[in-house]
Amino acid sequence: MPKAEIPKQYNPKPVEPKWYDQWLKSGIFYAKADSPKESFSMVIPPPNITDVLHLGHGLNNTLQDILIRWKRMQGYEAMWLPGTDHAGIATQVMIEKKLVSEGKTKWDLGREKFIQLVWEWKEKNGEYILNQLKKIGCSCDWPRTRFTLDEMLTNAVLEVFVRLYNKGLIYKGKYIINWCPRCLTSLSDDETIREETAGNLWYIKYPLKNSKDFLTVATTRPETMLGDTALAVNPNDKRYKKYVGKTAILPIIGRELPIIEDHLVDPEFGTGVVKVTPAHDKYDFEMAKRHNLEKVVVMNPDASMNENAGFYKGLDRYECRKKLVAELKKEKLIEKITPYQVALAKCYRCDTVIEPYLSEQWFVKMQPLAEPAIKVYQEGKLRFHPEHWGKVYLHWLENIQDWCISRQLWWGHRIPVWYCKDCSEINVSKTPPTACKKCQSSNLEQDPDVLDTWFSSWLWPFSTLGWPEETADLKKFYPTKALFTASEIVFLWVARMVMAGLEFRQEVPFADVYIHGTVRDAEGVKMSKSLGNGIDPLDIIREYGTDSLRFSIVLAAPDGQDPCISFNTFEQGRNFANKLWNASRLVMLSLGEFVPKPNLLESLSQENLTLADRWILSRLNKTIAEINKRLSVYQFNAAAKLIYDFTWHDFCDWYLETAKSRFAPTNSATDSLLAQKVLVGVLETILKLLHPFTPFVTEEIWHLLFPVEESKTIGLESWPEVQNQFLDEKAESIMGNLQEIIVNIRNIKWEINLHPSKRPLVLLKVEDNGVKEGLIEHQNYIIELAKVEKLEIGKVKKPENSAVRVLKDIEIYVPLAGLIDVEEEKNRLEEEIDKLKSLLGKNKERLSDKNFLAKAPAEIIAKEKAKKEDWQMRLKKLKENLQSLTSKQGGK
RNA sequence: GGGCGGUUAGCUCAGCUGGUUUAGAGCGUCUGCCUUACACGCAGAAGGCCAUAGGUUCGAAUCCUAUACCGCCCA
Repeated sequence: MPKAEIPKQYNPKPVEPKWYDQWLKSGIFYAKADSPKESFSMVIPPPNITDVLHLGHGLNNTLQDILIRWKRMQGYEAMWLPGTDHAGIATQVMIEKKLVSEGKTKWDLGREKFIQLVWEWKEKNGEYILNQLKKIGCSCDWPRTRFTLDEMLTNAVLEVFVRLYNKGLIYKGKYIINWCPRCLTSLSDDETIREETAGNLWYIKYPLKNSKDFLTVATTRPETMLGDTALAVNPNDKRYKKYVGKTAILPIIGRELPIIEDHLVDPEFGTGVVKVTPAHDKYDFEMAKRHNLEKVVVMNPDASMNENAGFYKGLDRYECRKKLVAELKKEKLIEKITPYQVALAKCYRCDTVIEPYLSEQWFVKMQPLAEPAIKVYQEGKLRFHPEHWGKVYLHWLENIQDWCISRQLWWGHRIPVWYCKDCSEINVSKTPPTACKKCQSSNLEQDPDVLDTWFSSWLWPFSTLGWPEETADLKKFYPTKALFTASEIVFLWVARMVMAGLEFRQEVPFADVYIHGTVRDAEGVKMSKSLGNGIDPLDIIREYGTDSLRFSIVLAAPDGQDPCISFNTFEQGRNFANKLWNASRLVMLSLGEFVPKPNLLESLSQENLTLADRWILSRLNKTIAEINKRLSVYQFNAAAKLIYDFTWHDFCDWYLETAKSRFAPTNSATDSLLAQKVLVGVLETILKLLHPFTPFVTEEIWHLLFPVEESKTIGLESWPEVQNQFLDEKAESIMGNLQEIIVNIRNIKWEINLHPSKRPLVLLKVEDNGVKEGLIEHQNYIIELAKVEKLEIGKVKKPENSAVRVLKDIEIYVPLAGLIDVEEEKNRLEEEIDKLKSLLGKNKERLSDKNFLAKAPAEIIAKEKAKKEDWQMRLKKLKENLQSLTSKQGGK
């Protein structure tokens, strides 16, 4: 594009798809297992195949992409593996709902056909979210895309099951699990949602055996009393001490219930006596284990009452509750009913109230796996960012419970267990056995259940690389380096991956875990589909572009904290991209005949550099140092702010303004060329530093700036490192002083309502000869940037009716008879004097404090003394100026 | 009930191991500008007892303890 035609506003629409296609074409995201380069790998937290991109994904994947692009530029063989998980229950429920809408159920189809249907849906829609990730610019290694039900990953899952079983770490047992009576499956805790619901507390009288006495029990679920096998009180509860060891009679059923004591009973709850229903309550189950109680199941899997419910058999649980309570009332066994808030667990997919249910399930024994996972953390082999998440990780591992891994679903990895119908032997193997290992019978039946989806995702860092085969990928890319996720799944996923990595590869699966916050709306409410307060990342992309989405969200998301985001949060990123675009435009329009090549700064001679050149190069290198430091400790937000500030404020606000005049025809060709080189070099470095954050606009500008082929990419350019020769404290200090003078002059101009284009005469009163010469040398900066007609520098006399500013060793006068409001000027000076006086007061206090002088480091004391000198000098000058104003006025 | 965070300008947040801090930024607000890169912009300004109470220290937004409020996770 001819440079003059570069549009005034950056338009990401044509730019972004163009470059993404080009990157795919040139294969820069694809890593080679046989590369000589050191590897840097990550695996994506696999989204569900049913997922649709939301801002949480946007944040999560933008951060990963920043890291992987940074590492790629640093010269690593960077590999970011994408993929999805099969999301057992979510996917199955979705397809079931579809069937229902067609008037069918999964039972009509049968297992095989149903699964086939799910696969068909998956083939058609399952990569939807992965394609959305491409839209946000993710530089994933797409040919390595994996799915948890792929043959390779399934192989790993089965291998793991068999190994753990043989090691005695997988067992079958009866436990209380979360049961969804509609989905007819067990659910993990995270698949349930707790909801505060208005309920009742029913106070029910249990008569004592051979006595007219009774005990009153409070319950939120009266229908479960049919399965009671004991009553319990707290051992420290004096009220009931005398009843312990006696027997109560279960109303209606007539079962004898021992009265036991257990520390789990909360004496504050209800009456302090609780009914114990081991088959229908998690805590009661624990109690039953301790006290050897009978476990009576009173419900069928669909939550209708079973034969143990006697008269109520066949009724739905709530129907049973009604009838039962009515009966109890009739028998005068209800003492009272009070309203009560219950935290009801509901199925996260179908909203049915969960039934804690005693059932036979497969479990993983976690204790032996948790211990090594604790150890690696304590040894520092696993780091969390921000650090405090390590405590959460530890706390969970130290209180770990066995993991229920079976699900009563069809969609998933079917449990590799075959029961012998003849001798009941359990046969566990990766492939279907032909004969029972014990009795050789071929009458075998596979366990109908599938494994929890997490049972495949906990292997994700190595199952995706081909484990258990020793593949080239596995050798090159395992262990991975970093993992990015939201806080909700620190243990469900992260901790389990660590355990699996250690168990099966004897190595942590990743060294660094980055936990980012949850995206919230402007009111601080978590964005969610059900609330409808979410922002669609694709809407943002349409409106503002992908780079804006990425940069804005990183700027808005402080490390580890929840970002609050509204639609116009994204204006910041868009404005920044446009600023960069226009700065680049200015640079390119200033190039004339000069055709720049990449990596300009490396060979830039330091001869003849102007003050502004030395200043911007020093600032740039300091910024590089700081950005590298921040990125290496996963502080993306801070790194983004640094590059934002440098680009906008140092480069655009100051350096570009100083550079403009150097292209005037009156300037020497040598200096013009030098300015061009510095401009391009700094811009080029900015583009590189920004590329991981905003890949598209930086690629576009880089190509406009340099005559390079389309197939080349800034994404493989070398990452900027500090060049010490450019660090220049002196230049920064001189420039800092000039900036202060310029801002003060601008301030005066604004205050006296001088039109910005009007150029006043400005006098700078300087006593010190060195300072004076320095100012004279650099006076053009002041003239240009403050827009001044003429400067007089030296031991000038303050003209009458001047606006005044007093700096450390300089006084600024702008003479403008009639334009100054004397009263206002007096007030301003007085305010400044007051402020200085109070500062000096505090300073004096400190400097006369014997303790301070004795104990504070000499350096700090010297600083305080220097402040005193400075402030006293300024105070004196301010007073003189105020004096002259007052006396003049008095003379009027 | 247990654990983990947060509380700094109207809003969202910086402020690392106490002293270059006279507490910063972005958005918003106010004032003036279409100054030939950018009005998605430029220049300038206003705005804060750093939640509360103690403590440590020569010195605390920063460290410690308690309290209050908000949030998340686990039970």
